[in-house]
Amino acid sequence: MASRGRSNPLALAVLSCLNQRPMHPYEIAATLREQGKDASIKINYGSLYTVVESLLRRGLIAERETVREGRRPERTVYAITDAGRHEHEDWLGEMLSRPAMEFTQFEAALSLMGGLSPREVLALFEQRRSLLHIEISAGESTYRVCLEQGLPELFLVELEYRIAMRKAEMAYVEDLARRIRERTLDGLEQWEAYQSMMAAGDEEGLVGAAARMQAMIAERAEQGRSIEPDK
Amino acid sequence: MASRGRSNPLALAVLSCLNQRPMHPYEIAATLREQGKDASIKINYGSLYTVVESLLRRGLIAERETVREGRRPERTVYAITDAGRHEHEDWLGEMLSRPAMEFTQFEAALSLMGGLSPREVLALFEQRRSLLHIEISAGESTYRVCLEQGLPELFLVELEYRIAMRKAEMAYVEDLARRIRERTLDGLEQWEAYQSMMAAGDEEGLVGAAARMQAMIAERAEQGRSIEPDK
DNA sequence: GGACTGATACTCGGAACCGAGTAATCGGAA
DNA sequence: TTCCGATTACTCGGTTCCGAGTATCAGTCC
Repeated sequence: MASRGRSNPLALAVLSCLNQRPMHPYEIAATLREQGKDASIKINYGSLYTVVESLLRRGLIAERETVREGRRPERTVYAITDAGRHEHEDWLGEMLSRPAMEFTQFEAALSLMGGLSPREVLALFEQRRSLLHIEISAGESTYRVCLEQGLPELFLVELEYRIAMRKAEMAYVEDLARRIRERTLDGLEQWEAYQSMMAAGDEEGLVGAAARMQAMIAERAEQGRSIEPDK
Repeated sequence: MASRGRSNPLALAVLSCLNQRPMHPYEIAATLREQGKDASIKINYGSLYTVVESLLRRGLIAERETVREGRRPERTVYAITDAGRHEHEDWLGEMLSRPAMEFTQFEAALSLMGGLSPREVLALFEQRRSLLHIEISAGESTYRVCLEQGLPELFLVELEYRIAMRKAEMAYVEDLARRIRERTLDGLEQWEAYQSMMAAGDEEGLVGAAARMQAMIAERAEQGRSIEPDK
């Protein structure tokens, strides 16, 4: 079966490393960690070796040499091939230029939010707000310290981006919380009614309410479908 | 081995569905799609059945009945258990309140951006900007149409969130592109120097440059490590 | 009435993921 | 000297993911 190919960004990171010089897998991992890339790319030994295996099968890297020092496990050094260099450029280009369809935990949670009561949700948002604040502060402090130590901004773009996204998330959460608190969020009554039926164990009402909501949402889906971004 | 438990949000969506009424797997998938949840949660038949299997093993759902109509494949109807209701509430609460450590494609790409030349990157950002613009417009248009058709805002929060995040991403990309174009991004010279060595095939220079950069970044990693958010 | 289309309801096997486990070496302190 | 913990360098086997494939049935168009 056709391999999933460009699924795991760790494979791109491996290509990127080998584009600098030949290395053995463990060294790749160490280098990536050294450069702090592990904050942006999930590095896991299990995955690393499967990914290297897969790059090898696809002819994007090749075995350079296999060394054995003493009785330690042998290290296989890999080098990037021409095909690999091409794939690296092409894949990285795609990742930079095309917004990918990604499924974040929080978006999923928002879409299922109706399963809790507005009061609970409000409290949870308050927690999130505070945790986001901590993360943003920590990020900004790291950023400042790095600059002071003379690290060029260029090497901090991922961090800048992450901070920017967290700030945007925080702004959204604050706004949504405000709308719930001030009762200006349209649909809040239905939500509360549904929740109290839930609490009362009113099965009849529940099924009815669920059906009504579903009917409303179905129409939305209809609309959304046509405009959804490509795979 | 302990199962990964709360990894796949599809499992939460299944619990959420069964919290409304008992259903069989295919019906769950159909319901979720009907409600447009598939825009926020990856629904895949293969995964659906493994996820149901896993919920069953963990005692969060139970078989209600197994029906066979005619000679069609039999449908197993599942119902949520008390443990399942508890897990649903707890898990959803966690997802709403705690920002998860997520690895996005674009953040990974930014951290590897140095592998392409500034000029290329600028062109790629231009493409991204345009694609983001299209997505944002499409999203906003869906949003407006849904509201006009009387769908309460409440059911559109995931969409609002997604649009907000895309807008923030766009703002970041525009800013970064501007800094490269106006040559105010610190480190740009090093980047260009590295790229021209690359193009000239200057192995000596490359290794040296890579080593120097690595040394700089290593310090950053040191800083960052201590402040990184929890697992 | 038969052929086709689209929905229903899964099944299957291979790929990918994951992180604990292993086993050797090295540097330093007691 | 010897013991300890850290580092090096993977290996292993279970879990999860995935999407093409299969088989049935309900309409519907000619």
